[in-house]
Order: sequence, then C-alpha cells, then structure tokens
Amino acid sequence: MEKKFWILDLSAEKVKDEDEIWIWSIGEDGERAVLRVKVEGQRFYVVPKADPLEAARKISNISGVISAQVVEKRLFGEKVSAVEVLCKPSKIEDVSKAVKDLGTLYEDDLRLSVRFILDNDVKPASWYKCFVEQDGKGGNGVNCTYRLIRMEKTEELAAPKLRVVGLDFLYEPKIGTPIPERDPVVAISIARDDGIKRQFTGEEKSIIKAFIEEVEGYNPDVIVGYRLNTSHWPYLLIRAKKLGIKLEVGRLKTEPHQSVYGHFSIAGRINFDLKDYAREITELERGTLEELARFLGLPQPKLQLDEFLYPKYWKEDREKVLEYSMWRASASLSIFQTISDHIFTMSSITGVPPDYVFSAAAGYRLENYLMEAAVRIGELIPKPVERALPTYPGGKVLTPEKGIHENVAVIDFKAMYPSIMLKYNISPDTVKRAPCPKGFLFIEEAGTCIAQDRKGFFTEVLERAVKEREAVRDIMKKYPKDSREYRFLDAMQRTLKVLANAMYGYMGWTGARWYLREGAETVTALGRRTITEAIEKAKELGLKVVYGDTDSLFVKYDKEKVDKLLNWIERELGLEAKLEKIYKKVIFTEAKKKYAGLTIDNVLDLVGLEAVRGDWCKFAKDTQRVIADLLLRGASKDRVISVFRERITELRNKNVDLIDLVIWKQLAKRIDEYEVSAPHTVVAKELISEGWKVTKGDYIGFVVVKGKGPIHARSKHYSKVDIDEVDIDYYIEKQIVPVCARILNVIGLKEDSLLKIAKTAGMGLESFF
DNA sequence: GCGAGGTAATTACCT
DNA sequence: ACAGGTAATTACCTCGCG
Repeated sequence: MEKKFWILDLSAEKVKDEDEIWIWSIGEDGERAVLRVKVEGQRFYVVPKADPLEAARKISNISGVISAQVVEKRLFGEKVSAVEVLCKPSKIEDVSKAVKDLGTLYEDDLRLSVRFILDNDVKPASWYKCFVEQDGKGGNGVNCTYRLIRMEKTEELAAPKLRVVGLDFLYEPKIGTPIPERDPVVAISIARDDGIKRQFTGEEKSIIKAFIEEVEGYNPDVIVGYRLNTSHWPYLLIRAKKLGIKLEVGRLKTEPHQSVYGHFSIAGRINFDLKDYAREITELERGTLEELARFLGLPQPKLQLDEFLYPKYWKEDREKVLEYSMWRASASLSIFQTISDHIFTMSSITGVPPDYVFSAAAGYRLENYLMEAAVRIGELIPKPVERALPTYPGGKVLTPEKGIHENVAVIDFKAMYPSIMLKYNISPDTVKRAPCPKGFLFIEEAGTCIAQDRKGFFTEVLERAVKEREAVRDIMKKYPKDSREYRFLDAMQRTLKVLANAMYGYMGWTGARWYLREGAETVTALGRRTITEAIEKAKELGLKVVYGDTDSLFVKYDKEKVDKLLNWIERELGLEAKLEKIYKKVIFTEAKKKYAGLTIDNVLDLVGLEAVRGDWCKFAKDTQRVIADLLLRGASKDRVISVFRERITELRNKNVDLIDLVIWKQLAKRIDEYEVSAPHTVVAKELISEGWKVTKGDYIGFVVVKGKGPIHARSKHYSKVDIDEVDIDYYIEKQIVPVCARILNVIGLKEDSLLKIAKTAGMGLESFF
C-alpha cells in the first residue's frame, strides 16, 4: 500500500543476524510507525595499486564479499578506476582488513545508517511517499510496523504535529554537585505540548516509575531538556539501575543508549539537548537556559537559581525550587517549539538526524552535506586524517583612524568568501601549489594555482546551494510573512546560507575529509586582494577610508560616491557589496576590532568593547555602555565625568548587587591542562575540592576580594562572597577605569586622570565638587 | 629579595 | 571539534641590583 510518512529518525538494527534499517516515522494521519528495510549489502571502494580487474577478481573471492566490480569514480577531481565492493554489513571490518593491501580504501568508515541515507537519498525530517507492506502490529509506542518497498520524496515541507515534552530533573546532593551513585532524584518536572504539566516529587523509585509511565502514556515524539546528554540521562540510568528499574523511555520499551557525538539516543524519539543548541548561538554569553529563553523572547523564571545556590534553597524554600524546575521544563518545551524549524531544516538538508544535528560540530554537519553531494556526483569520500596544524594568513584588518567621526558608512561585501570560491572555482580538487600546470590561474599572493578547465567539487556544491536558496526565497514570497510555510522556508534559506558560509572554514579545518590548506589560503589571499582594490577605488573616488576588516569598509559617507563604489565593485570585481549601515557618529579607539557607534536610527552599536564581552563584570560593562552612549549623543565632557563619578561613588558605597561584580570566565581546558594559575582555574580547583563538578566548557564566576598577593590568590567563587569582602579598589582600577578610559581617550581623558577623579569620588568629598 | 620589563598564557571577541 | 586576526589582562620569568 501507499502511505505518506515524515521521517523522525533512522537506526541500524540487528534482527536475528540480519541487518536492517528502521525508519521511525509519522504518517500524515498521525500514525507512528517503523518502516523496516533489510540491508543485504554495504558498499565501499578500493582504489587498487595494480590492475583494477585483477583486484576485483581477487576481492570477489574473499569471504563475506557479495560482489566486486570495477567502476569509474572521481578522486579529488581526477578520474580513477575503483573496485566497488559489496559485502554483508556485519562483515565490513573483516573484509576491509582483507583487502587493504590491494589499494586505498574509501567509504569503509561510514556507519550503516549513514550509508543508507547517502545511497537512497533519504533525508530525516522530510516527507516521503512510501510503498509499504504491513509487517506487524504496533504496541509500545508505535501503531504499526511495515516493510518498506520503496520511497519517494514529496514536496511537503513543515513537520507534522509532534508530541513534545520538556523535562527537568532535581537531585538532592549531600554536598556539592549531585553524584548519581550517592544522591537520589527528588523531583521530575514535565511540560507537555498539550498544556499539561506534571511534577513528580517524593520517594525516588515511585517518581522515576511515574515518569516512565508518563512517557509511555503520552508517547512523545520529542523529549527536550537542558543538559540531557551530559548530565540527566547518564545520571538517571545509574539511579534506575540502582533501584532495579529499567529506564524504558524509548519506543519498543528501550532504554536511552549512548551514541555518536556524545549524544544519547532514544529509540523512536527525538532526544534534543538544548545545551548543544545554546553553545552555537554567539549572542549568548554563557549558554544558560535562561539566556537562551531570553534570546528567543520567551519568559524568564521568577527566580534565577543556579546549581550553586540550589542546595541551599532546597533546604530553605522547596516550593521555589520546584517552581523553578517547572519553569525549566516549560521553557525547554517552548524553546524547542521556537527553534524546531531550524533543527528540522538543518537535519533535512544535511542528512544528520534531528536529535543530534546540533550535538555534532558545525564542520561535521557540513561534511555530511558534502558527502551527500559526493555520492551524487561520484566523488569518493576521503577519510579524515591526522594532520599538523600549520596556519596561513587570513583577512586584512586596517588600523582605524582613532577619534570621533561623523557620518560614516559601512560597506560590506556580501558573503565574500563563498563568492570568491565561486568566482575563482576554489575547491579541494582545483587548487595546487605553484608552479602552474597549463590552464591554471596563478594567484601570486598565495603562490597557488587554480584549475580553470573544469568545475570543482565545492563549486558544484556551492552553486547548487545558492540555486536552491534562491528557489526557496522565491517560493517564500508566495506566502504571508506570518504563515507557517513562510517561517519554515525562511529557516531553510538561512540554513543553506549557513552551510555555504562554512565552506571556506571547512576547507581550512585540518580535521576535514576535504581539507586543502592551499585552497583556504587562496580564498583569503583573494579576499585581501579584493578589499585592497576596493580601498584604492574608494580613495580614487574621493572617499575617505577610516577603517576596514576583512570584508568591510568604513568610509566618510557621500551617497553619490558610495553608490559609484558599489557599482564598481559589482561591475569590475564581479562581487556584490552593500551599504550595511550609516553611523551618525562613531568612536574608534586606538585598537582594531573595537568601536562604538550611533546609527542614523539612533541605535547604539558597541563592537568588540568590554561592554560586549562576557569576561568583564556587569557593573563595568554597564558603565562603559552609559559613557559611550552619552558621548555619542553629544553630552558634554563635564556631564560624562559626573556620570563616571556617580558610578564610582555607587561602587564605593557598595550600592551595587554582588552579582554585578562577578567576573565570568570559561574553563576552556581540562583543569589539569593549565600551565599557570589564573583566577578562574584556582577557583575551579577549589570548587572541585569541595565536591562540585566543574569541567571543561563550564563558566566560573568569581569576585576579587581584599587581601594580599596576585589576583588568583584572592578570587572567590561568587556563591561564597559577602559584599564587604570585595576589593573595591580592584574594581575601580582594573575594571571601571580602564573600560571608561577606552572610550574617553578620544576626548582627551586618559586613564590616569580618570583614576584621579575616581580617587576622590565617594570619599565623602562629593559636596566639594 | 625585589621591582622593572618583557613575554607567555589565557580568554573572548570580529569578520 | 569550520578559519585567521586582534586586544587585553594576568602570571611568570629574567635581569639587574653589588
């Protein structure tokens, strides 16, 4: 029979020694189903050292090999004869070992589910018309199982109505971070997309059981929470085992199991960890659930309760903690609903299933996308190899003309690197180090050559992505802006853009299968050439260039001349540039990549300055923002100084929240990898000795307190600091004064004069001034 | 033993 | 764990100082 299904996930399963792919799906009628496909053979390739026919003959005699035949493939753009080996999936390791002396192996490192997706052009999070035969009844979360005969992609876009649950778990630690071998689960909060909320509290065994029953009863397609992969699932599995319960939250009564990219897989459901998603949003400073919710315009909790404060609250005000936990569950649900288009488009375009598409690093997502293209055009998929990390020159950054400028236009090249790659045909299979073979274009600045007689692999992929994006944008226009379809298509075109923009970085990534340093070098060299030419043209037109970085130019605004420049760029360089914004006023510090501007729409833009950095205390950041704002809006020097003085006075009088004095730094390495002491590492070590689990990637918040010795010797975790211990002078001299001086330098106020003013502020001499 | 001065380590930003 | 370019702070080392 014929049915339409949306693919939720794919898994490779073993059924009585037979390899099968199970496609977990949702029918257009809401049916939850498994489509089973028996997989007889898995293929890989051998590029033989000697005669291909002879190699094929030898290989076909190896046990486990179903067939071996000579095929024409491409390898880094060159035609090669390869032996396509088909073998039993379970035998692939043995067979590849047996043939490896005959030549170089390709694609034997792909997992069966990936192989299936590539070979059949099956994409998760997409709709298919399926020809199926009923295979079994349902039960345990699926309505039916089918044998899949064949499938065809359909035009449908948006996901079906999914059942989603947001989760949060609370544990009761004896001391420090909860430890699964020791501390019980004390509360489980559940928020369902149908509006029902549940919270299980009390005796551990009964609440875990109630949770499992709830999952079985509601049978969600999506389970979402924060830190599910790194904390909750491993924790719950240990607790359940201890209690003699099976954590059967998967369809067909399965437990969560560890999968690729550090992700936990739950059969038949999407297990989505919001922490993975948060990590990629550069606008977030620490990637907390609260920040993510705020970023997406969703409600905040009544009470901010981090892990360091929660044990105390759990003893003192249980209700508040439970309410907070419920907020986390609800927020997780809402966040998933808000970002689901992004997740599903990324998944369907790259072929990485939705539950781990954001657990995988951006490079792997793009790689999956490239692999799909490679199979389509017959390019062999190289294996990743360990490489040294040689670096190469990047973008060109101009020294800003320091001071306050009025009327400055910012001109940006649109997608400069992808455009250059397209224009020059730069790809891992088209670029070589000089000397140039015939028909190659020599790029002097990089000492490289680019093939011009054939289209590169990346060029083909980029062209396709650009075309597809244009098509999506065309279709988009047919729908109203607030429609379901418009939002989905918009997510789709953004995803295509993200992938296109990542191709340059991918080519320069030593971990990439299609790594080519010369290629990446050529891109940046041509980028520098392009911006340099644009600068010269701007000058020639009489535009004064005040700053520039990689693909942007800041010029004194003159509409006519800027228009001329933009036209010239399009005509002569074959690239697109646009007038990005106009600053009424902009302040350049003496440093590159740091400036403050006020746009013609009266928006304050702070770039690179401490106010936009996560590792300065909020009080200093707010002060810098206020000072920059005043200055850009034309306040007098006296007015700015008096505001500065007020802020210092507030600080001296301890008229600030302690939390605004916390300095946050990420633990970028494992604690034992640090070579020197730093405040955050010393504090982290102390936390660890007290039973807290802080690891690589965590943010450590500390406050500098009074005392002797280096800063790291008098930094304390914020949860343990009383405002009276704070070293106010440190905050004045090393936080507030420097960040204000950075801005005020342009009106001749140097750090030492600010320091002098600060010395008298709040010292009981206010009336004197 | 101690401060000056230079440099390495470290983080987080910009494009 | 997609790239390089950059600023900034703090820690640490070396050197001179008789």
